[in-house]
Amino acid sequence: MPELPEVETVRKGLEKLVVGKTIKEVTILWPRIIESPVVEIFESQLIGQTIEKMERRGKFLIFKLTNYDMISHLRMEGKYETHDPEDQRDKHTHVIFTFTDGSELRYLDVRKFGRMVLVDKDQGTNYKGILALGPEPIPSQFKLNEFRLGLKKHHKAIKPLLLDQRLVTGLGNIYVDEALWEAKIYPEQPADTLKPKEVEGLSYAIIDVLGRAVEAGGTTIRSYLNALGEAGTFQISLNVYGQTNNPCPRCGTPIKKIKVAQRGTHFCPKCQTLKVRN
DNA sequence: AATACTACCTGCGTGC
DNA sequence: TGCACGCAGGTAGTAT
Repeated sequence: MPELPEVETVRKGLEKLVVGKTIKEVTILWPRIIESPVVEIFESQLIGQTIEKMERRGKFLIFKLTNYDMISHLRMEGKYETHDPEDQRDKHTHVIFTFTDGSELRYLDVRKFGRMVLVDKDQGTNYKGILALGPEPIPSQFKLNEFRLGLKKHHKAIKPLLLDQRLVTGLGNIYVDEALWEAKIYPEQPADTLKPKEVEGLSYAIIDVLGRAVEAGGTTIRSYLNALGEAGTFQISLNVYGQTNNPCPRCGTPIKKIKVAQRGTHFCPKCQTLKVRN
């Protein structure tokens, strides 16, 4: 479910709900969720740790603990919920953190793709998955010139390149389609064939779309995102994602859906056309 | 080195 | 109703 705006919404929710709480017990019901260290050590090291702060880098959540960083990636369907111990346990609950105040934080994940990693204090940013990330999609970090140079190094389609998180982090299948629509770029346009004006427009669109989605608390479709409670509202602002056959908000042409790098891809066949260059 | 493909999982909608 | 199949907000590992 989550791309950057949804993960940021979850981070804010956790900040309100679990910062200051101390872990008394950890129960792991699906061990593969824990990438490292081995589950027994993961559990024992967490006992007695207080959650001091909630951070985020790209789509990774970082729980800043007394003596460790706990990194959590929700992948497709991971989510966190707070509960009382007597609440009925959903079948997709895989990890339970019990706090000293008696409350619980539960990690649920229908497809079990999510992962957690425990590393030494303040070493979250040195975790390999986080080291590989490009800049956050904000003007102070996402620099046009570096983006242009990065795009020039690849001839592959722009959409899968943006999904791979190395040139900029945070986009997923929804927001990449939205950003490409906003920038009027065809999803299979080779990255190294974009003109400077297009690169600039794309850079702006990425920052704009993700920023607006963060403000909206993310997008809620099929799986009710719940940053510990509420759904996001960005779904009402989607221009192409999930809008197959609906009119393009700019020109009225029916939105088309194709497959690009095995992902469903929505675009306007009139506003976004392949430009033959080189 | 860059790119393409597959594995990891479950549930839901569709069509026969 | 049952069943096969494709699809779903993502990466990480492997092959070419």
